[in-house]
Amino acid sequence: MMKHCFIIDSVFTRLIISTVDSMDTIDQLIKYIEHHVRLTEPDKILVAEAFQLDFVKKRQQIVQPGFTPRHRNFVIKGAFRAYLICKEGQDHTIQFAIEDWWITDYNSYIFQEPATMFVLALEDSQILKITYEDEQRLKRESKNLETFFRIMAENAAAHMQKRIITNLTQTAEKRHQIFIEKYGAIAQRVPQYALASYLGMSTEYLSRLRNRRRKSKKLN
Amino acid sequence: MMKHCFIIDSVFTRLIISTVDSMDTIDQLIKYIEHHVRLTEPDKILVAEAFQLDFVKKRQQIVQPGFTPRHRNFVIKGAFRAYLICKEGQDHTIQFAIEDWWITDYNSYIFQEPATMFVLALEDSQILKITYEDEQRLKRESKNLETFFRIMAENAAAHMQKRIITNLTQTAEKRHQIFIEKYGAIAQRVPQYALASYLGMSTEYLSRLRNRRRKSKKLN
DNA sequence: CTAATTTCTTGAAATAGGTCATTTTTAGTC
DNA sequence: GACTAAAAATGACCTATTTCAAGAAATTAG
Repeated sequence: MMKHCFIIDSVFTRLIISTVDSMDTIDQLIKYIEHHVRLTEPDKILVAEAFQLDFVKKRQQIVQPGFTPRHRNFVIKGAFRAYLICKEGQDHTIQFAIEDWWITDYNSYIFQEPATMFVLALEDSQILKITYEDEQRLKRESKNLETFFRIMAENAAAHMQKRIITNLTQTAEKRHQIFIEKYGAIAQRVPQYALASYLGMSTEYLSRLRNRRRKSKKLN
Repeated sequence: MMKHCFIIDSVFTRLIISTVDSMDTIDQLIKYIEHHVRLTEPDKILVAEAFQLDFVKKRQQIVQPGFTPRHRNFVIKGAFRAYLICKEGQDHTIQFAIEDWWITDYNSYIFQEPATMFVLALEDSQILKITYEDEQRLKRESKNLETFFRIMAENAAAHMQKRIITNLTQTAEKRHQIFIEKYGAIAQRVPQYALASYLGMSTEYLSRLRNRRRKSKKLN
């Protein structure tokens, strides 16, 4: 049922998207920015000129360990996953991003250092990307945009703090439940092993949790 | 050896601090800000007028659950701990702050909502505090200060992301080791149960880890 | 449409780390 | 400096979650 609705919605979105051009995607971004700060006409021109539309095929990487991430990316359409692979070979998901979210290797981008993560498209996607230098210029030339990026950073920090608290205070089962409640739409779209590693548990254990859930739901 | 150096340093700092007045503490803050952005004379006046010096006795709380945190606090001298107590009664440390760090209940302050955490002085301390409204005014009236707070938020986000990664990828023992290496000075100053809860482990387990360490060091 | 690869599930055995109860140590306080 | 309260250490037992192994299901590629 849920799944069905999702598919319809997804196809619908795709139909809309396929008819738009680069200008409309900028409108999507500007609308997003204006949700947070007021923009003057010159501000909007700055934005329109600095961001570039890019099409990313499923499985394509836009950030790789060792290379300094040159862009901050705004997802117009599609889904991404930022993850790292630790010495022991395990894969840890640091962030997901779908429509209207930003993604990159945050630390490496901010400090312009070589990335430690991969950022990978989980679906055929479209992003609006801005280079580090252009972002600096935007902030320099527009107070409103400086404010906008301040708010983005605050939101990111707030979000991560919540995640730290959840990880610190909740059991694996509760963490999963909370994620589903808050980001059900994302849970539907990403592979389960990626979700497990985001939530800090093994794939097998998440599988078991889902099963338990299914069974207890059937009983009700 | 390390410990000895630390004590000397601490006494030294205390001697300096005890002779300073409110103006000098503002200088400490301005010096800190100028480490990140350039300030004009009017900027400095804005800062000097917006921040207020406050003395906080050990064990005194500056943020309590249920009350919206009115201030962002810069630690001039002393140490603080932000923590929350979950339903099951366990206490979880979210953040420590010593000299030249900021502390408050971040999420609640940013969104001006009732706090969920306590912020408690671990030592007799001095802070420079600014109200939410004054902070907004500073950012409105000075581009440099808007930039400064953007950088603070970025740093906070970067720091928390690193913590998420460590929690996700490392064992309890490794997390402890990494903390000691990076924040040895803090580890010396805070109670062990607070450190354990910051690192996401039980007091007893941290105690065992420290013992294991001590023993393996003796052998070398 | 089929083969190949990837993802997901399930079971059994192992373990990192937690809990509870008690003792020892440390730090405040009169 | 003795008295009290808080923090840290220690031992015994326990459990949430991991790991390993192997099969089933689902995607992807040809």
